[in-house]
Amino acid sequence: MHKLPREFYDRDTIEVAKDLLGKYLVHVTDGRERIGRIVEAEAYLGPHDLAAHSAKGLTPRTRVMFGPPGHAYVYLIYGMYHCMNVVTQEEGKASAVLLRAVEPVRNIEGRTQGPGLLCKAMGIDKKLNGHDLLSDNFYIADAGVHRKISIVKRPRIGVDYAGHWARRLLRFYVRGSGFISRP
DNA sequence: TGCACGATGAAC
DNA sequence: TTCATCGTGCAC
Repeated sequence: MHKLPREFYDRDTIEVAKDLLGKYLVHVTDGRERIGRIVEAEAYLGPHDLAAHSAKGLTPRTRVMFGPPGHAYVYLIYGMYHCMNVVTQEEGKASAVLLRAVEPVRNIEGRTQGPGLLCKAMGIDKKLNGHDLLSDNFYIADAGVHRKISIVKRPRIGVDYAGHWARRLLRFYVRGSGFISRP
């Protein structure tokens, strides 16, 4: 497995979202390595994207999103679940990719379909907000072997308030995967 | 200082 | 369709 380099994240957000499918999210805690294969993700295109948190501007909460690429933006939603995002493009673009579902690969307990469950199963919480994904305990890696993946595009989930942005096809998932949050 | 509301998930 | 549950952003 090779850890993805900074340059992987410093690219167009839609490209990063699609390329993250099939990659491996790795989180090491207490010597235990949890691995999940990313099968579903959504792109959030910066302050002008009304569905993106960065549309609120630079606030304490969105600070990480406005920062450099390759860092984790983790936040609490509905007071009970965490959501894991990967910051993309250069500092200031405030763009990110939300990881919505992974396929269990190693040391994963419980379900992993849906952003909240994904974080729960992989032990991800607010303490990892701002964490560098080029670190040794929390990162995304490539298996080295590239199996061809067919990608399905859909509107993003739960962003109906975002006007025309809600209709854009910015949700991507691996066709045929049995670990998608919803069809 | 108060308050409305989620990039959700599970039950009913 | 409803509810659990709380940090964030913005109004006052």
